[in-house]
Amino acid sequence: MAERAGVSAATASRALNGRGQLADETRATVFQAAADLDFRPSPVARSLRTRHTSTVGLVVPYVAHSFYASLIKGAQSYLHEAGYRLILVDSGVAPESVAAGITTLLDHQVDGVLVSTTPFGADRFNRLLGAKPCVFLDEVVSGAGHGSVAIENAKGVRMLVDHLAWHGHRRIAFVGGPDNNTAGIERLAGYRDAMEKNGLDVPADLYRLCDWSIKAGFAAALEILGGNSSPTGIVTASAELALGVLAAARSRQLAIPDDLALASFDDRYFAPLLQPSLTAIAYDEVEMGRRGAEMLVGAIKEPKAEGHEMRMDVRLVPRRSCGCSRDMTADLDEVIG
Amino acid sequence: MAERAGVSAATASRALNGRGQLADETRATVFQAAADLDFRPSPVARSLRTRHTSTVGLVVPYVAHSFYASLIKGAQSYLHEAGYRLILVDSGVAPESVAAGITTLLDHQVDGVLVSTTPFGADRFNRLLGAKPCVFLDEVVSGAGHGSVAIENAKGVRMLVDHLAWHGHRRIAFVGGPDNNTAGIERLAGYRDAMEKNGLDVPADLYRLCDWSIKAGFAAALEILGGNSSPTGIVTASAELALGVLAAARSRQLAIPDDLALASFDDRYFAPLLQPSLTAIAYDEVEMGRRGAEMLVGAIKEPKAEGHEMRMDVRLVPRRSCGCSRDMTADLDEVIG
DNA sequence: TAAAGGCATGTAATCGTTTGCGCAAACGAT
DNA sequence: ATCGTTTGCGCAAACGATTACATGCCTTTA
Repeated sequence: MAERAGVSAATASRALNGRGQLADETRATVFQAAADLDFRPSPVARSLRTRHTSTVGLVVPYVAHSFYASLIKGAQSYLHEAGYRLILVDSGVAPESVAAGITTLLDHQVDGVLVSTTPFGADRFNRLLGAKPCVFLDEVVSGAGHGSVAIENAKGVRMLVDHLAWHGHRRIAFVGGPDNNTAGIERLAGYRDAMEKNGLDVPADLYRLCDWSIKAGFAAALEILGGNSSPTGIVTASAELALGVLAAARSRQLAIPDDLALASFDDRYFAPLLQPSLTAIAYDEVEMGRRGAEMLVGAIKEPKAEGHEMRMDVRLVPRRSCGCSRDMTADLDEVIG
Repeated sequence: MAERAGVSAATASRALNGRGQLADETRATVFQAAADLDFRPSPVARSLRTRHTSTVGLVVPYVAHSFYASLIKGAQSYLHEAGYRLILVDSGVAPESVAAGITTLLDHQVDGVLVSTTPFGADRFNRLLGAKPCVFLDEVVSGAGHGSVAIENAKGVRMLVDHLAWHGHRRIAFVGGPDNNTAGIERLAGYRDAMEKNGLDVPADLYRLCDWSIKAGFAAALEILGGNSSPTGIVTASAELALGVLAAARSRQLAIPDDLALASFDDRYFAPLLQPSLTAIAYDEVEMGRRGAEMLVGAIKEPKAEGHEMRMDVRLVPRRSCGCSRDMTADLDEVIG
């Protein structure tokens, strides 16, 4: 302890934390001594006493996926600035392992939790969390009283559909994600909504839902293309699904965009380099993680406030897969910025 | 506390931890009570007493990059199984922030540290770390006495060069990363080595080193292509650099592989879907993270042992950018597995 | 001058575990 | 019956901070 310095025990604590009233001189002495000894208070002792840890947990279903990686980056970045540490849990999507992950975090006395996969409902979350602050990322769980940061999912898909419709397409297919999560549900809803608003029919073989993988997107696209709805355009609910569609089009010798126009949610850095470059919905994943962390820290400091539901805006990046005529140098310029 | 149960104070501790000698009956009583009360020992109190936390820190320069994200996944996965928590620090590459990140982790009494960016040498690391176990990921720091898990960098580049040479190329260019890190240095060395073994000259305008971005790769490729070495093949030290080269080739209307063969380090999931599909060096990033974590936990449990330097093997995935003739369905099969 | 109040600091309890030490009972051997 | 030796468990001291309370000094005020 730094008490060899001036003379004190708990006074050091007051000085270092600026709590209570201290003589300026004493404070200075303590600071000096702390510096001399390179004294660093033990966070774990402090946590034991104060019952908070300046640590938050983040639960993601799959760390290595670029979307979650970006979320993590944003969250970590804000948390670092705000003086919090980030404990990461990679839980998969199984309810039990998500629950276990949250429990572990709670045991470790995190001050709050960021959750980006919700395999069960508000009631179980609340039972798990007790009064611990929580913010959902990319999910919204109604009735839980917690905040959330999600994407303008429906709007994004509407923009895609509208864009293809603007290009003159009337049979616009959709490959969506599973409907057991917010993004999947809302993106499908956006599709239905946009089709209706454009006065277009949605026969059953014009769309498919599948899991978020390239492979599943491929299979779904084959089914749609093999049906008798013969779409001229196709919208996908994620970049992976778009790659699956791309592969399917190639395997069936369909030229994009001439035989089939393609437009997709999620803008990845390689999108301008695909052939053709991929028209996509962009949004700021990193900022999204940051906002979530910000909201969580707010909830930690102001536990009473009801969390609110924030949405990240989306923007259409028209490239060539939708049929827009675009100079190749425009694609390249994006990449070499 | 669970002492309302049977009767005990510290006995509960012994029972729960299987330490000391306890009557079977007492042990059972304690377990029963613990279960009844859903008792969970406080990790922070435990840590305060035992001076270890079952927590390790991971320092990466850029969380959102797919490579580091995969490393994180692997590490987290092993650590979870082994009963450790992962605290993530996204430090960038600035020496001071890396040092600060490590210091924070140490303050938090992590039991060990995984470090994947090394902007300073062994001496400073050792000063920072004291006796704390540490394993380097994707870097090897000689003379630090710590273990490391890196990629067979030189071998990978040699395979790429050899492959292009096998295709008949003699003027094989190289776009490398910066030489202030292990991967950058070793990949360049691999290039020189392979060129020499193939009896090929390496004039100064046949290669460029630049940072790891697409943009830099683009610029470097333009310089090389604008020089008078007129390469017919080009090897890049990373996937991003390859994308830069791809963009450069397009902007100069060079057909790949006919005008310029391309082969690259790093195999990304979209590589088979590029046009042409990208010949690449693959290795298991996730496994790499896992091995690193494994090695670290070993070092935590056996602090005396000298860490050793492990290498992840690499494998060449020939596709079309190098000039291999390959059916398109082979590319698709990879993707839809 | 004495009472009162404010200021600066020290004392000690506390957070929830682990663990060295010691005591008591049970056991075994002579 | 006596004397070790186990065996089982409680006591209390840590671990390193924070903080309610007490204390003593100094100033102010009547």
